[in-house]
This record gives sequence, C-alpha cells and structure tokens, in this order.
Amino acid sequence: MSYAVKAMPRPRSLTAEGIAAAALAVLDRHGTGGLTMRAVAQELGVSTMGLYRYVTDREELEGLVVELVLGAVDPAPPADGTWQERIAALVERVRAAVGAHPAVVPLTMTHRHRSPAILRWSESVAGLLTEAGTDDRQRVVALRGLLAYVIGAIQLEHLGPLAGAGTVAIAGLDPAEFPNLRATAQAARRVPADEEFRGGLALLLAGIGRRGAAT
Amino acid sequence: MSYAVKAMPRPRSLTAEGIAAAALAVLDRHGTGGLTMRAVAQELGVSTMGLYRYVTDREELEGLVVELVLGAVDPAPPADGTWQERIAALVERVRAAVGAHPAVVPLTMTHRHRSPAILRWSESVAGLLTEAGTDDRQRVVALRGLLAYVIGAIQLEHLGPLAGAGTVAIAGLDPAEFPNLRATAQAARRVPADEEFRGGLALLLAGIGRRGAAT
DNA sequence: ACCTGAACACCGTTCAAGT
DNA sequence: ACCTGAACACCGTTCAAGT
Repeated sequence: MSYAVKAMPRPRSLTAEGIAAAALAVLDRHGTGGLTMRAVAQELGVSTMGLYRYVTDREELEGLVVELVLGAVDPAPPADGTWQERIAALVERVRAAVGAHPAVVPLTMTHRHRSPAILRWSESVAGLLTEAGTDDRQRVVALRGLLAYVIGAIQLEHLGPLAGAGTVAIAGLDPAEFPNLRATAQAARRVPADEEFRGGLALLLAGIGRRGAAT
Repeated sequence: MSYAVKAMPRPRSLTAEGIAAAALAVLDRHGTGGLTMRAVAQELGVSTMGLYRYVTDREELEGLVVELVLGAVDPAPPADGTWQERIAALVERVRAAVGAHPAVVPLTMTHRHRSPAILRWSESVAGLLTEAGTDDRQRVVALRGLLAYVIGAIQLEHLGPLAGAGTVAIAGLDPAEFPNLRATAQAARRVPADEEFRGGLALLLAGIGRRGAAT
C-alpha cells in the first residue's frame, strides 16, 4: 500500500465553501472593512499566502461570500397566490438573505451579476411576469425595475444612517424650509422597515399590473 | 501697512470646493480605486499631509465629492406638467448628475444622507406627493420607494457588467433551463438604458397614482 | 498658522524557499 | 503539490519639524 502513499499528492486542505464560510464569519464579526486576506487566512488556520492557492484574488474571495449569501435564496416560485404575491415572496427572500448579513451589502453590488442563484431567481421572476401577461418589452422594464428596487431598498436600509438616526435628524429640520420632508420623516418613524419595504414593492407591482405604463 | 503683514496669518491655500473639484478630477480620470489622499494632494500641488489641514479624513474628502456631484441637481420642481411628470423630471435629474461621473456611484451610497442638495430635492418630491393626494403613510412609502429605485437603477446601470456584457452573456443561456430569462435578456438588448429607467420609474408612479396599494 | 517629510501600521500580492 | 515567510509597493494617518 506504500505505492500510493509515495505518489499521493498532498491533499488540498481547503474548499471553496470553507473559504466562503470563513470569509462570511469574518464579515459578520468585523464588518466590511475587516474582510482582509490575512483575517480570512487566520480564520482558516492557514498562512496568508495559503489562501492564494485556492483563490486568485481578493476579488474572487468576495465573489465566494456573495454567492454563499445569495445561494441561500430559494429560487422556486411559491406554489400559490396571485402573481403579485408570488413575485413579492421571491423579492422578500432576497431581502431576508442579505439582511441576515448586512456587512455583505457593499459587496453584493459588484458581484451580484455572476451569481447562479440570482440567475435562477431571475428566471422565476421573469416566468411570473410572463404569467402576468407582460410582453417582451414590459417584462424587461419590470424585471429591471424590481431588481433596482430590491438593490436600492436593501442599501437604503443598511447603508448610511438614513434608516435610523438619519430619519430622526430629518424629523428635526426647519419646518419653514422643509415642511413636507419634515412631516414625512416624522411619519416615517412609525412605519416599520418591513412594511416600508413591502409597501414600495406593492407600488411597483401595482404599476406592473396596470399593464403598459407610459414611457 | 506693515502692521498687518506682521500679524497676518498665512492665508489658506485651499478651499473645500477646490478640494472637491480636484477629487472629482482624479475620480473621473483614474476611477474609484484611484481616489487616494496622495493623488488628490498631487492634483492640488500640495503635499499629502497638506490636505489634512482642510479635511479630517478620507471619509470627509469623499463627502465633499459626493456633495459636489449631487449639488448639481436642481431641486426646484418643474413649473408644469402632471405630478407624475414633475416627479419623473426630478428623479431623472439625479440620474443625469450621477451618470456624468460614474466613478462616484460607489461613494454616493455611503455619503448621500448628509447631502443638503438631496434634502432640498426630497422636500420637492415630498411636496409633489402631497399634491398627488397621498396621506402621511403613503408618502413615506412612496418617497422611500422612489429613492430606492433611483439608487438601485443607477447602480445597476454603472456597476457590475449586468448592463452591457452581462445581458449579452445572459442572452446566451441554456434555453431549456432559462427560457424566460433568456428571452427577456434578448429583448433587453433592444431597450435603451434611458427608456428602461423611465419605464421602471413610470411603473412606480403608476402604482403611487393608484393610491393606497395594499401592504 | 500653515505646510512638509519621515515614519508607522496596515493592506494585497510577488517571489524564493521549504516539505 | 501544497504551504510558508520575507519582501515590495502601495494605502491612510501620526508626529516632529520647518517657515
């Protein structure tokens, strides 16, 4: 049996999934700025340069975490409900998956496009839009609009203190100069984030349902 | 006249606007990754540390550029048109301003909240939403939805190759596995970015016009 | 008061070397 | 083949010093 031992190549000690999980752990623990090659290597109990045997780039590492997080999104459309409800459910799954790891938000932007999970998710949404009776052009606009909305809403929720402290500051603006904004911000403090997200989504879906919507 | 000369403090050589303009020039020329304290200082003909006399942080520097770009947005609502048309015009001004300097896109996210320009812009949009007959809660949802849409759409347009090369790649997907997505991507190649943006915005405005939109 | 250059503590990544 | 440590070319920022 020694023949095999002699010729046996040193087994790879890491896997793509393990690296992604380690990177996500670092991200969750130390935030976006804490994600460094050194930190991930340490998390894996490997020298910094050891990582480079499995990943060509920091770029590629980021892609792995993003895919790990987005891969948690179930792309299968819900079995029943109106097409509006089914699309809404799909969209909310993305928000939930990303919301569980806010530190990946800045990374999703640059890496989302390569994600097979989001590809399958998009296929489902496109299918439901077809079911809703949209033509090619309407489906293009609607799918892009939904994507833009999720992306923007997620960022609004997690980046920059517009959600928490920001609204409070705005609520204290000069009433003479910002009457409408001030009132809106004050009302905003009573609207939970979930409702806000669902409400905006409902507006978009209502527009899609109206069919056409002039360009 | 020598009394003044003796007591005269050394005049400041830089201004916030000058620094912002230099940073924007660097950004336009060398991209987001090229924006460094050293590069901006060089652009201004000053030592790297000279910058720190006017700016406490790289963070603050970024804020200055973002404000310079967003400050170009005219926050006054257009004189006439339906409220939908007037809101659409305001939203498109943001897209135009940011689109003129794509390299600031990643920065706008983290710094948008402090922008007085966007505050005035938001006041205008909130005012038009009031005019449209929305109540407090509806206005909150609509304003946030519009913000989310602009942010997301701008990023979709400028980040990650989903707009250009990405759609081409998707258009070549396995038709058996991705029938709807593939067809959509193929159609997408015939829809110019401007129309796509306006179309998605129109969906949102149509939803707002329908009033209410179930949560 | 304003500005500078050297230095420090980080990065990502290259390279030569170890098993 | 897989892994390591030293080294390089960058960052942002601190600090002591110059006018």
